[in-house]
Amino acid sequence: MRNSQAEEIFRSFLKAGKNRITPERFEVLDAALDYDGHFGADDLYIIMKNANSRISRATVYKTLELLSHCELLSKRHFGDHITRYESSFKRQVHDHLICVDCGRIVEFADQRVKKLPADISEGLDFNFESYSFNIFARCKEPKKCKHFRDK
Amino acid sequence: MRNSQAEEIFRSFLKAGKNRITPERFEVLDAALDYDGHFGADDLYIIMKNANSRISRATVYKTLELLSHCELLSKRHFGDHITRYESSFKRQVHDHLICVDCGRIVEFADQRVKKLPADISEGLDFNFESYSFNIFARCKEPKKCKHFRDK
DNA sequence: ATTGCTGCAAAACGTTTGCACCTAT
DNA sequence: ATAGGTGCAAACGTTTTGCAGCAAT
Repeated sequence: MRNSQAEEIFRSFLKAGKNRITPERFEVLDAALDYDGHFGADDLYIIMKNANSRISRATVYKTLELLSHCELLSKRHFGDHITRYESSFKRQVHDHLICVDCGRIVEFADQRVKKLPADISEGLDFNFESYSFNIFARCKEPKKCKHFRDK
Repeated sequence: MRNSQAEEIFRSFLKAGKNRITPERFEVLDAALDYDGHFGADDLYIIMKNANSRISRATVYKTLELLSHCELLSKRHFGDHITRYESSFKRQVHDHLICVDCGRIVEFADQRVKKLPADISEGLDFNFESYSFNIFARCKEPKKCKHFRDK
């Protein structure tokens, strides 16, 4: 599914740098926004290949990087060695709780977290840039848990 | 340098599982506690090899895993694809600010963070296990920054 | 005696890179 | 025309694994 508003943001971002506007880049944008949840670059590559795309792995990796620079996607690290992305287009800031039993990822937005990163940065004489806050926990109701995986 | 108190904790932990007590494991413990800061498994392997140890990479990786299970070390992920460890023996809980310019890691312990992970877990009907909170920022005084690397 | 641990090398994994060809500008 | 992008395969850096011999129990 295409999203013309996101495409316009990406187009402007590409023009602003010396980046070219190519069909492949928009193909990756569309696939990424279609994905519901958190995905690794390789996941998206496989999905696109299965949908008969002629895209290359290299293009997917590079384009996801571009999309996170223009803040259409955000990059996440959940403690394994995979870089994950999720759409940040029209989404509020949030953090993640990861179930250590099944890998399920629960998003939360807690007011108390909001100002902390910038406050603490200031206190240490740094200019705040970004942060990552992950909680690892076990679901109290295992039945909610066992049959679901978002890895 | 050897630390007999930490060795005793490790020894008990090993006995409690069906793990054997071997000289190699204590060699890794000693090297890890000697390291001042955050290190990757391979860093420690190289250091030990340079000190003429006969240890193998596999043993270092596996032993660090054991040491983090018995909480003598804690495992950290700073957003690159390296698993880092640091001593948690007799150290207070803390979080990290990483300078995006030079990679310097500053530790901080902020009271406001303390109860958050367990509180939020409860609120979402999970049993809290662990958390990770990293801030990425830029040093306001670049001179403090440029000449230092802790990667 | 048994079972787990070791060192080694090879494999695995996600990711990046070099390159020849192609395409947006 | 030219700088930059693409697809492919090979290389990369970190971590894991298979295995034969070894050592703790």
